Amino acid sequence: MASRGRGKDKLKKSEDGWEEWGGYMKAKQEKLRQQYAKNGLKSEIFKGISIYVNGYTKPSSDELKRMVIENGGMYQHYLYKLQVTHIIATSMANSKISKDLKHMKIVKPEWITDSISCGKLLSYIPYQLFTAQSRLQSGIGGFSVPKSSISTEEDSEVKTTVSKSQINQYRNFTEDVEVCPDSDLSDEDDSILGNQFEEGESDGNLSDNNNLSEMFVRRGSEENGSAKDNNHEQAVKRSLSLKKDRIKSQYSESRSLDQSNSVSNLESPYKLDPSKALNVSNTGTSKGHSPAKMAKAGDSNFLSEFYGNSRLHHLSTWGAEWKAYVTKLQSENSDNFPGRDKLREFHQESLLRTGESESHASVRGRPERVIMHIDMDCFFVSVGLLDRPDLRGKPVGVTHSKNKGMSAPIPGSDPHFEMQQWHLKGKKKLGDVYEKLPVDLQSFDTFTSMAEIASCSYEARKAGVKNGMFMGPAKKLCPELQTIPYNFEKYQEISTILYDTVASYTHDIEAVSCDEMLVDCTDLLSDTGVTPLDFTSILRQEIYTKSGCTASTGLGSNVLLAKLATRNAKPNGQYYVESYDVLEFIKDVSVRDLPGVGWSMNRKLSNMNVKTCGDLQSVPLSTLQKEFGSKTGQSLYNSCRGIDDRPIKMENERKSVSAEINYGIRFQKEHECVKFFNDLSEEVHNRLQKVKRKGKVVTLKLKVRREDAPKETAKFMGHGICNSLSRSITLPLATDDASCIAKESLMLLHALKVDVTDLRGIGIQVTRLEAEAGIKSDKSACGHQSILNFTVAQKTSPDKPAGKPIQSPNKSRSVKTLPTMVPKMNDIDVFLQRSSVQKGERGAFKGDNVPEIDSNAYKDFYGEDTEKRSSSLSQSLVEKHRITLMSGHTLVDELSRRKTAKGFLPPLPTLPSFTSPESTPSPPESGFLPFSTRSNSSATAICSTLDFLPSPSQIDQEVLKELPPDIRRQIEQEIKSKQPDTSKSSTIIHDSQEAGCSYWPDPVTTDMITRSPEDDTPIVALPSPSQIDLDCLNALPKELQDELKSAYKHQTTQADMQHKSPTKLASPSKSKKSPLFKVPKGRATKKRKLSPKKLSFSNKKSKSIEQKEVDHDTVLISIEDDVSGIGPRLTENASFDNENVAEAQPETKPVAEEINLCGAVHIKDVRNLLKEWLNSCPVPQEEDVEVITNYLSQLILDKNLELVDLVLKALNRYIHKLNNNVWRNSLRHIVNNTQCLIHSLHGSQLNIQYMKTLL
DNA sequence: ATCCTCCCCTAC
DNA sequence: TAAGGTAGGGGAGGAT
Ligand SMILES: Nc1ccn([C@H]2C[C@H](O)[C@@H](COP(=O)(O)OP(=O)(O)OP(=O)(O)O)O2)c(=O)n1
Ligand SMILES: [Mg+2]
Ligand SMILES: [Mg+2]
Repeated sequence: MASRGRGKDKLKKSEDGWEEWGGYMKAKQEKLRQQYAKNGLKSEIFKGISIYVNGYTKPSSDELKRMVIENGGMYQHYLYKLQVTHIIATSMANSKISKDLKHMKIVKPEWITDSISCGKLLSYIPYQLFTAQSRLQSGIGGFSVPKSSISTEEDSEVKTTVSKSQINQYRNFTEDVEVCPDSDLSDEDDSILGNQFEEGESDGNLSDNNNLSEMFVRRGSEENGSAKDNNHEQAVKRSLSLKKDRIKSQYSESRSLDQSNSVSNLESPYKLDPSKALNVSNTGTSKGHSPAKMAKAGDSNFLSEFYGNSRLHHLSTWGAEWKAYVTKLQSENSDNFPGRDKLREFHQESLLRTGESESHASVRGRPERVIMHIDMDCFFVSVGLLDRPDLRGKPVGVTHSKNKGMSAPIPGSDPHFEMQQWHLKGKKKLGDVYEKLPVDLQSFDTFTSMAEIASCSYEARKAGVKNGMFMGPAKKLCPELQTIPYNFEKYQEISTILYDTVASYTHDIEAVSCDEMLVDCTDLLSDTGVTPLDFTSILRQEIYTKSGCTASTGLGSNVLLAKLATRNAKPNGQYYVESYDVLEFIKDVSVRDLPGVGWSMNRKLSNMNVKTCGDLQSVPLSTLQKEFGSKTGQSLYNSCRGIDDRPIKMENERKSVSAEINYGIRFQKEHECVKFFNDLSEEVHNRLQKVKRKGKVVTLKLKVRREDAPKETAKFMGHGICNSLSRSITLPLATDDASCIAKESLMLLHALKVDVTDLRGIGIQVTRLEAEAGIKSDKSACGHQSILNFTVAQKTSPDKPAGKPIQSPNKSRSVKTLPTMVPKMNDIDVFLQRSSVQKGERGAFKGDNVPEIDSNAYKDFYGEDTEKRSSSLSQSLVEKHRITLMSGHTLVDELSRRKTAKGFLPPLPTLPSFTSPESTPSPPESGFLPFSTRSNSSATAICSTLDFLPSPSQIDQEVLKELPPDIRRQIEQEIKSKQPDTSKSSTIIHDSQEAGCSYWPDPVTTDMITRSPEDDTPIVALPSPSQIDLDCLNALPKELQDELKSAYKHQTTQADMQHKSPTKLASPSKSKKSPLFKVPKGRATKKRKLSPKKLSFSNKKSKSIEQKEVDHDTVLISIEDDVSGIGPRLTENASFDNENVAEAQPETKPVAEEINLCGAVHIKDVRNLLKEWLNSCPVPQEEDVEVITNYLSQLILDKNLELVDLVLKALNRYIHKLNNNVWRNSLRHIVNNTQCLIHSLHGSQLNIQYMKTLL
């Protein structure tokens, strides 16, 4: 407000003469006059263009005037900044330029002549007398080139030159050969909005048609009901003229400072790669090598090579940088916003024009926030087209693909297979074709390129092409699609312009990405008095003027509305969703457009028959929460009503730092893998240092080729169809040390037991970040602390029972980790082995053992013997621990899979520095003890131990003595709750959730409807079971046919049974809780693991899982028993349990028995049983499978579908972990049987989308 | 109840 | 050929 007065003054002052109202009117009249001449127009190439000719030009000014007017443009005799869109000049004194005109479009006359000869309006950018780049250079240079890129400035200049020459060539070429498509950026605007413009203009003031005003005005007027169109135009123009000077100055100033600091340093080192700078194709390095070359295995340059070419890496890096930049702006708390002066001036003008007084609405009442979302239009394409005006108006995509979407299929790959898998997951990479057709193999026949299109022009979008789509399918959708290469440096430059421009108005920004941000305009608007749409018009114009790229903006009272508005505004437009109009506006918005609703959720909603926000509004909150979870449900509920409380996040604190690569991973040898881990760890280390953080938790994320996926992927060097796994470990102290991270990561890799040749993706993430502060503490995590712990452990252990001392302090994590002090791996191993062998219990070792094993593995990696090892880490591990294995490889598995190695082992020094073999353990810090550190310390300890502490024999003995008790405890605990992980758990169905979904009929009970919205194929309830069954069978794969048949039989039987004797079991729906069976439960959980054999549920031996027919007998019997309530449960129980079940069984029988699995009734117990079973049996026993199947069948008959769902989920989760095909097949078998039965009985199936990939 | 791990999902 | 990264929200299941 205060500034308003000032604005007036300025108006008067302005030199262009534009300031006078009279001048404005005059210009307007002139414009109209010229328009009359339209009748004789040769074309409308220059529609919206208004030129001013400065000085001597090659085609004379008169000539230019004629050319422009004849082709729909305007000519200004005076330099009315607000009116003139382009200044035509052949040369211009620097002095002149520097001041007022820097931000004007100063263009060479060739722009006019070329455009005419081309028949289209070409982008003025290549014809600029002074390129935007050169003007901005100082600022940008500081920013982008921070470090490694040595030559930023130099390069940029060079680059500019190069690009120009290229452009020229191109231009010429196009002229000769093709007709230029349409327009440059400004033209685009016109073309896109042109019609609308007309309307807007009708208002009256619009007389000025410069493209600028057009762009902004029309949009504003159309879309926004509130703002005044007139204001927009003028605002825009004025802002332009006024701003330029100031903007510039401040630009350079603030830029260098702010950016250099915050942004620049964050930059990704890989940008520099010369190759990428000019995409043209320096790729020499990357290219031309054998496929193996790319493999990261050996390449020392792999990381930089990959990251330098990864658009997503750049995107992420930039996003983080801008967030940090904004955080910094906020912290500076500056109130210097040079851009606002322009707004104030504009506002003053508008007041003058309208005759309104200040007290205007803008001032008083803006009770609610005004949030703006701004996003560059097809960003990469827009930037890329600056150098390729000839492609404007054409469908264009940015991609690495150099051919036209064709590529030689990769020999061992199976594109069809992958396509099917994608279909299951529903990705859009293949385009609509993919989504619509079950499998469209044909699309691959002609266009096979799997290069992704980062961004495509709106022309391409009309044909169905989307960002992220593969080139092949895109070509199929749009054969004329043109491609342009990446130009990462340029994206950075334009991005900088965007951020700097916005930051000149306000720092209330939330960086979303390099081409997008959220801005809280509330303060800015009240301060300057401009209306939201005026501001936006001015801003967009300014950005366009500076960058040559268009942006679209959305305005609303919250983030959600602002984003939706932007979507509505694109391309090159703006839109304000006024509060009173929210419901009307949002009613028809597709739910898919809601932020947070992606492919998956959209499908779930779609299955619920919810397509639009209006549809969604009719779904009760409770249903949404049941279906999607508490928060997600609430969020959906609010979003579809236009409600969004999310604040703009201007300060950003990093919560994690990671580096991952899921491309080009093909290891042949372990040492390659180890090297990669070291390199990646180094990368993480560098990133941590950049943000000055250290972290306590290291997480390893892997993508592992799915067993049924071909070794060669359809996409060159892609990851193909994979399972994803992750494992984390908590360190005692935060670290950013590369070697520590590498060690821990390798340990985790070991724990995951993956064959390195099947690795397809690797990521290392560090979380629980802390400020870098403590200098010394850093390294410690691995080494120092470990040592401390170690020492303590030793001491303590002798004195105290192993684990207690440790336990006491914190319990932060797994208590289990006993403080045990096992110094060496060897010892531990021995110990473990002994115990295992002797006792025959594998369970006993689980928790603690893990570390040791890992450590061994670790040794292997680092040790010289590496070569010995088989490719698979797990194998090597196994080899070492044969003895252990004998007891059951379950043991190994369990150990390995234990969450991070929490082990009891005392933390040992990881760092080499500590290596002294004798290293006596330093006293552990009390803080560290097992608890808090447990996982870490243990892991670390292990590593260090192995490496550096060769032989503490003494320790070992002690350890052995002490460990047992602890181990036992741990084991017991662990047994109870092993953590299952499912790579794909889905969830959807959960128990009641589905039931909750009102959309589906619940055949059975209310609770468990099987289908969740997720299901792709909504299942229609089929009344007649028999028919259904048949269908099911038919539909199923041949493999399963047999099984299904048998299953079918069972079903029938069961059904019969059911009829005969309805289950009167306990609770109508779920029997789980009956007290009777508690016994079994307890047992199961508590007992440590059974020996593998014991675990097997049934005594039967031998049949391979697959085919054995289901024994009628067994099934029947079990069923009968259950039904009748008499029988002891499954046959297997008896066998099973020696330990567990046996006891329980007897009791069970009584009266209402509950359906159980070897005595386990509660889901918890069932899970534990399943875990043990899976862990103990490398290969599933057919009998066991049958037992499970029978159990599930009973549950189904009991209508306890909820439990069925839970059991299946648990199985899926555990088996996923195993990563074992045989088990997978068994699960498939079980699931098929179950689904068939359910279908026959209820007419629908469980929604098991979560295990779809498995099936 | 709350935290932790391991996932999935989403966004650019 | 192709460069399928990365941060954060959130949910399920488990431990406490
Ligand atoms: N799957 C994707 C999505 C985006 N991007 C990159 C290229 C885009 O140009 C940029 C910005 O993403 P936007 O979602 O803003 O998409 P565009 O700017 O391309 O188009 P528009 O914003 O006009 O819809 O991010 C990418 O590489 N891969
Ligand atoms: Mg964009
Ligand atoms: Mg964007």
